[in-house]
Amino acid sequence: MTDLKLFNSLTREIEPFTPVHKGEARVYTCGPTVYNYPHIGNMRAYVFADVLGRTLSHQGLKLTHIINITDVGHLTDDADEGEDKMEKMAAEKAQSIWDIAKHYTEAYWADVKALNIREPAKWSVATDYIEEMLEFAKGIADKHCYELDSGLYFDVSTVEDYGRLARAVTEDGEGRIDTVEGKRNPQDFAIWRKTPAGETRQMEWDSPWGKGAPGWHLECSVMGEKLLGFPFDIHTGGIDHREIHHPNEIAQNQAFCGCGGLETPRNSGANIWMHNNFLVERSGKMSKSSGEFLRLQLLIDKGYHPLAYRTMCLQAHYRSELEFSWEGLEAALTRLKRMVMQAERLAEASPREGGDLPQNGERLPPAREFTSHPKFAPCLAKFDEAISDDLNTAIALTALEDALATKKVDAGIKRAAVEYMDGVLGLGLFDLARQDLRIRPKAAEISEEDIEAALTDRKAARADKDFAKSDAIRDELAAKGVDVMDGNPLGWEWKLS
RNA sequence: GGCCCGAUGGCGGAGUGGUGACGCAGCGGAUUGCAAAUCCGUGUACGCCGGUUCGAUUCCGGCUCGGGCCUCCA
Repeated sequence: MTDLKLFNSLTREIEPFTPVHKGEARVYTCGPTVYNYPHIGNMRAYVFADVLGRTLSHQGLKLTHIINITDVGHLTDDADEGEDKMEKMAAEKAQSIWDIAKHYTEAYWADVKALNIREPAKWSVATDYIEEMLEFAKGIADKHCYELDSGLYFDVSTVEDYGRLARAVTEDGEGRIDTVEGKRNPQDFAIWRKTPAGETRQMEWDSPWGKGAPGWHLECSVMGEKLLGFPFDIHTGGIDHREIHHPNEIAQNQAFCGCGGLETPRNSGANIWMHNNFLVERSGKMSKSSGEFLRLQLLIDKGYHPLAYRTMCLQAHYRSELEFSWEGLEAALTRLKRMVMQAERLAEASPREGGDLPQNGERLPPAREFTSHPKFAPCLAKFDEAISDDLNTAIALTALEDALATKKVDAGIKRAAVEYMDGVLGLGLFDLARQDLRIRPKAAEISEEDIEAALTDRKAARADKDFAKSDAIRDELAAKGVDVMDGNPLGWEWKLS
C-alpha cells in the first residue's frame, strides 16, 4: 500500500495524508443547494468526493463521510438585498419551500445513485441544525461580529490570514462593490440575515438578532463541527468554493475555536481542503443561472448511460478542467462498453476471496491472494500508486484495463483483482451488462419490439440467402438509428450522436 | 482594472529533464455473404521566442492565445 498524498488547496501543495484520528478518515463535502436540478458539472464534485472516499477505504481507513444538503440560506447574489434562492424558486413554482427542497433533494439523490456515488454516513440537512447554528453564532458574536439593519455580520479583520485559501488580496479590490451600507470590510459576510421589516418568509427563525435565516456559510461550519469535530481530515467542494464560501467558513471556524492563523492548517477546521475543477463546455463554464443546463437525465434521454459520464470524469484528473462534449461522452461510453464486455466474460467465475472494497465505515480486510499474483501484482501496484498519488484516476483506470486484458489466468483471481480496483473507481462493472448500456434515446423513431420483429424477418431472409432483402432491412433500421450487429449476442445497438 | 490557471497528436486526456501513457476516432489484419460489433496490430503531439543544460514538451523569462475568479455557482 502506497502512502496517500493529497493536494491541499490551503497550502497549494501535495501533502502526505495523516489521519487526525488513527485509522480513521473524516470527510465533509459541500453538497447541493436544493433549489434546482443539479447539472452534470455539479455532479463532478460528488464523483470526485466519492472517489476520494473510496480511496480512503482502500487505504484501510474507517471512513466517516458527510455531505450536506443546503435547503436554506443561499442568496441569489452576494448583495444581501438578493433574494433567497429557495424562496425565489418556491415563489416561481407556487409551491411550498419545503416541497421545493424535497423535490430537488430527491432529484439529486437519483443522480447520486445513477453515478454509483456511495451513500455518505449522513446527509446533513441544514434546516435540521438551526439551533446549533444559533449557538455557534452566539459564541462568536461578541468578538467577531457586528449588527446592521440587515443582519449580523462577520468582521473578517478579526481573524488571522483571512482569504488565504483563495490567495485573496486583502486590500479592497477595484471590481468589488460594497453593496451593504455599513460593512466594516468589503469581505464581511452575513452570519444571520434578518427578514426585512414587514415581510414574512416561509423559512425564518427567531434569533437574538430578530427573525431571519442563517447566512449561507454558517451551516457548513456548524455541521462540520457537530458531526466530525474540529479539526477533521478533509473538506471538499468545487473550486468555486475556494474563493468565497470556504474562506468564510474557515474564518468562522477560526473564530469558533479561538485558534490562530493558518500557518497551522488545522486551525481552519480541517487538515486538508480539496477542490475539484470545473466541467466546461466550449461555450464556457456550466451555469445554473444562465437558463439551460445539462442534467444527467438529458444524457440518459439521448441514450447515454450515466456511468459513461462517470467514466468520462475518471479519465481526467479532478484538478484539471474537463471539456464536455457529446463526442467525448460517446468515447467514454464506448470505453465503458468494452470494459463491461471484458467483465462479462468473468461473470461465471466465482471471485477468489471476494474483491469487495470496504463499505463506508468498514475496515479493509486482510490482503488477498490476487495482490501477490505474478500477473496482477504489477497492475495492482500501478493502480495503488496512481490512486494514492492525489487520486490519479486516469492512470488507475488504465491499470484496471490492464487487468481486464490479462490473458491465460485463473478467472477467479482475475475477477477478484478487477472487482477490487473497480471498487475504488466505482464503475460497478459486474453489476452492469452490456445490454444495460443500450438505452433507448428519447428521440428514437422505432420501438424495440419493432426492431426485434425486423430482425426476425432479416434472419429469415439471410437463411434464404436473400441478401438484397436482408440488406434492405438493415438499411431501414440504420435510417431509424439502429445498428445491426450479426456476429454479436447483443444483436443491435442504437446509433448515438 | 486586480488575482489566478491553462496551452500535449483529429478529439479527450495523463505524464516526464533523455527509451514520447491511455481512451475514442482513423488505418491494417482476423472474423463476416457484405457490413456492423468484437479481438489483434498501428501512425501522428507537446502554442511562439529566448535562456539554463550534454540534452527540454518537461525548469526559468518574455510573448501570443484561451479560460476562471473578483456577483449566485460543483
